[in-house]
Amino acid sequence: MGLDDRKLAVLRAIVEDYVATQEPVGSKALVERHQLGVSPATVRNDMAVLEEEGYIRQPHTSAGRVPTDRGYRLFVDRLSRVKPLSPAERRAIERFLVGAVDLDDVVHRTVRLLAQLTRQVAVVQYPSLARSSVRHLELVPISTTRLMLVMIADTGRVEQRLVELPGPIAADDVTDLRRLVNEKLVGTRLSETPPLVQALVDESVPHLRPAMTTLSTVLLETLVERHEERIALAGTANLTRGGLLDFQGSLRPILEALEEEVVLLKLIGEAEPSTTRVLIGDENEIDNLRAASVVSTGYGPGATIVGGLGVLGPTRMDYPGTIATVRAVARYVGELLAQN
Amino acid sequence: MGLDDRKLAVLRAIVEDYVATQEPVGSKALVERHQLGVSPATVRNDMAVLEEEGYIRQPHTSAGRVPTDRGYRLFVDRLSRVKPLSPAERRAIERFLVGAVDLDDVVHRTVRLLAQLTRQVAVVQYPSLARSSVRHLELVPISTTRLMLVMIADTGRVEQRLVELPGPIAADDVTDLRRLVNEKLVGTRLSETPPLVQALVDESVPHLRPAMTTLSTVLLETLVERHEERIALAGTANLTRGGLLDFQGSLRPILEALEEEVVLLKLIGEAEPSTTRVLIGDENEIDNLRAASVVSTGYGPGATIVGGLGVLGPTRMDYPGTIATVRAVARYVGELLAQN
DNA sequence: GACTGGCACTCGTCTGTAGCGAGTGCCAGC
DNA sequence: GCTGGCACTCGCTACAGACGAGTGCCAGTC
Repeated sequence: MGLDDRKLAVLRAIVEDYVATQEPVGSKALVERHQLGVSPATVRNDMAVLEEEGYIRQPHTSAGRVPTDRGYRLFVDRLSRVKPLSPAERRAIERFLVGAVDLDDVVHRTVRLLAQLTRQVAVVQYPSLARSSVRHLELVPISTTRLMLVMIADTGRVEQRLVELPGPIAADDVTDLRRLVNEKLVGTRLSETPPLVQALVDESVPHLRPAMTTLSTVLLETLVERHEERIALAGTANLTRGGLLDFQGSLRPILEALEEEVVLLKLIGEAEPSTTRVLIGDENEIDNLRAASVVSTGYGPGATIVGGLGVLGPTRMDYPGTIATVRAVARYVGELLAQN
Repeated sequence: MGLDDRKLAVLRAIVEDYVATQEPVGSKALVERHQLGVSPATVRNDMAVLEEEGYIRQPHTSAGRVPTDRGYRLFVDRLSRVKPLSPAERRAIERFLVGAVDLDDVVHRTVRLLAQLTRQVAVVQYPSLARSSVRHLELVPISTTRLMLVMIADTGRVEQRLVELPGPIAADDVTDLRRLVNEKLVGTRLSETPPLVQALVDESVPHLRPAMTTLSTVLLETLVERHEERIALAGTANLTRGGLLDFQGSLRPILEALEEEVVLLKLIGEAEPSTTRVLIGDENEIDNLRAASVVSTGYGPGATIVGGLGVLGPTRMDYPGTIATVRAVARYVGELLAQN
């Protein structure tokens, strides 16, 4: 593992040049474009060591070197500083996000902004219901046997479900139901609701019980358990940048993976507080994405995390720039949500 | 224009073979695979005429023939019968669509179903607000100066907006507001609301007027005028089928076009009642989609149309099959909405 | 008059060869 | 430990030739 400073500098230079030019980089070009202070031959020796250690490789014998996933990993961990954003980028972010009228709008703008700034595929998870608290529950009568249940979360998310009641219900009873569920559930986290919902059913007066039972089923099944998560996606056209070299020639697996909500959630939904996660190529658990890298982070008002966002691109990506942008956007979105 | 029956049969055979094999089709192969009852030489003469008329062309001199956009157009208009769906397909549609819990779910399932059945990119427009009527308006107090406006349309669409009031409002006043807007607006088409909303403001009692004014602004601006339309998309991975031959080698323009909601709406949103629209290649107004074809139709409960849906694929597409599938799916979705 | 078999021709594709050049590994020398 | 030099590798490009699918045309047949 004896990588001295110069070898690390060589690796850094290789990564930077390859990301910039998309072409395998040779020893001669390296010394010309970077002040390494040594000759190509010396660099070649260093390269041989780097290759032996698995940080770079040659696509073919007479070509220059290309970083491996492991090489990018080392680069990200030890050789790069997060680039500060340019004032222009900061301004772009602010300009893009002010004027959002509701959560849908915020998420939409964010995902497009992120795709535009990083020139990659952007993914934004709506604030997770699991991490939201109930702000209000509304029951709107649609017909005598149908209610529209509208749940408003503190994160701004609004979900609605149709509730098909077992029998007709009087307007007063709807009012009672509304009062009861709000008294019991407002302010609680959705992940903590199941026992409370059960209690609501158990404690309800007999003539409300059938309606309450149905209501609780809908609440639990569709809001707490089932596809509670939503995802926004933008920038798929960016996959076609860099010709067909990235992603080893086929966008197929990538596009397929991006169609699966489950996959996307896995990518960006497991954010730990205030960390930016970088998954490079093979580190990715999803087979279809073994040729791609993902940079993701959590966001939320203040220090709490309510959802994740990130970008996906070729392993040959500008990590420092991307990481900076992802973080900055996440921070701005957090602030926006906090104002709410 | 003297295209006799045999020439038309030749054109049909060329289209069918080319769609199936994706390779230019020659005279010899044609007579082998279709019962034309004549020799290759005769077919060649017919082909020469068809080429002169602009229905087919040769990619290069020593290759077979390929249909032109004009050829596909003739094929669609006069040479093909809409294929009846297989029982398996019918079953797939039914199975896929039952069990949808709400509109979001219906649209989501529909778009995926359509992508899967046609093996192309599917687009489904949510029921247009412009063609919806107001079923109910709900005002939920979020804080003393904030209301959540929830609009439920008869098509099942639910939209919510945050209303930032000019000053604090009492609970009773919210109740009054709610009653007033519902009295006035329930049952009206959204496209007809502007004068009614104005009347609401004009007629409201003085102490409610500021709140009503703000409310009306939100109603008009965000629900009636601005991005009232929503779109769901699926199956982009299908663009990569057929290698890079379709779409003349680059998915870029297609993917870019698919990211623009406006473009998608234009594609499928202009449906006339009960017609299936087929746009082939160059007939497309959007430059980025000149290499693609679009099959779209309207859907809605009963005879009314509330939105559009369709698919996008290479000009080399199975038109009869695609048209049949698009129609069938639209019909099923309409029935589903009618039950609501 | 319409169809057919035959034939010469075109031209894209494939294969093989040769030259070029970028890049390397190694080695002797400083 | 670094450097300059040198032989070597090998992908890329260009070019030539063989091949073959497919065509257009024409003379002959029904």
